[in-house]
Amino acid sequence: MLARGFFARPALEVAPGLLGCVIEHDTPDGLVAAVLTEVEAYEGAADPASHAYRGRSARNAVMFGPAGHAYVYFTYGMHFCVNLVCLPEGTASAVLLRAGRVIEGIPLAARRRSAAVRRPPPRGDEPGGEGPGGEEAEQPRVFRERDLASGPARLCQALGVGRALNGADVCDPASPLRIRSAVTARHDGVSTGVSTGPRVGVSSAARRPWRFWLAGDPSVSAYRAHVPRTRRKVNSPPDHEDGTMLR
DNA sequence: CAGCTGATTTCCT
DNA sequence: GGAAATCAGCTGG
Repeated sequence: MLARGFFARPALEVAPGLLGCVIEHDTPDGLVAAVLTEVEAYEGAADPASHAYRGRSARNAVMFGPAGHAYVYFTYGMHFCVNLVCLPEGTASAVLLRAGRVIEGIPLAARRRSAAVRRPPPRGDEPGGEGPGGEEAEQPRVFRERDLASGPARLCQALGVGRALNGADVCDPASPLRIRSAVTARHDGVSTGVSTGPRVGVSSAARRPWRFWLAGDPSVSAYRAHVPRTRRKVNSPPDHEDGTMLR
């Protein structure tokens, strides 16, 4: 386990130290564990790209709490992403977990990813939860191993992380969501070191090289510069009296 | 393979 | 009202 002191430091120091560590989520369905291969550091008031840049809100409150807790947020009306909070209580800072390599519970992770592809859960607290009762035995999609958790939302899907885990203490051995240190982690030795670069999908402060990944790991997502999209106009002029707009 | 698009909540201006 | 720490499906080269 990683101690709380590990997280009670600036995110820029914590982030590279998380690479190679193992995050695991234990549920009644089973355990899924993944080696972290890609992370990004976010500060607070000094970082325009941070959710905490403009102060506290209902969503980002956990970022202002004690270190070593999970900040789970919902984005694009679709996806969950998970951060680990850094610095002591009162200071907002966190590391976004962007990708991992699943090393335990691969079949369960694949089932969750398949279910998420077919039916995203906008309001569900636990995405892809295969609860008892009413579960159709569909053929799970086949994933390349490196695609199971290659992206912040995919990682959450594979681990079964949703809103319910917001605030979970990853330093508590009794927590369903916890993190093992790189020392005790089985490391398959794919990578040769740590690389850094700009954060993905970030428009402000885009030049800060606050993204860290294990060099050469296939689960690391390719860098994409942020491109703001102008929303397409939804309606077209009613060309007939019968305006059957479906929304 | 690059590029575009829909889905759709949360927060901010 | 618009953009966002995204992803998957589809199109065209």
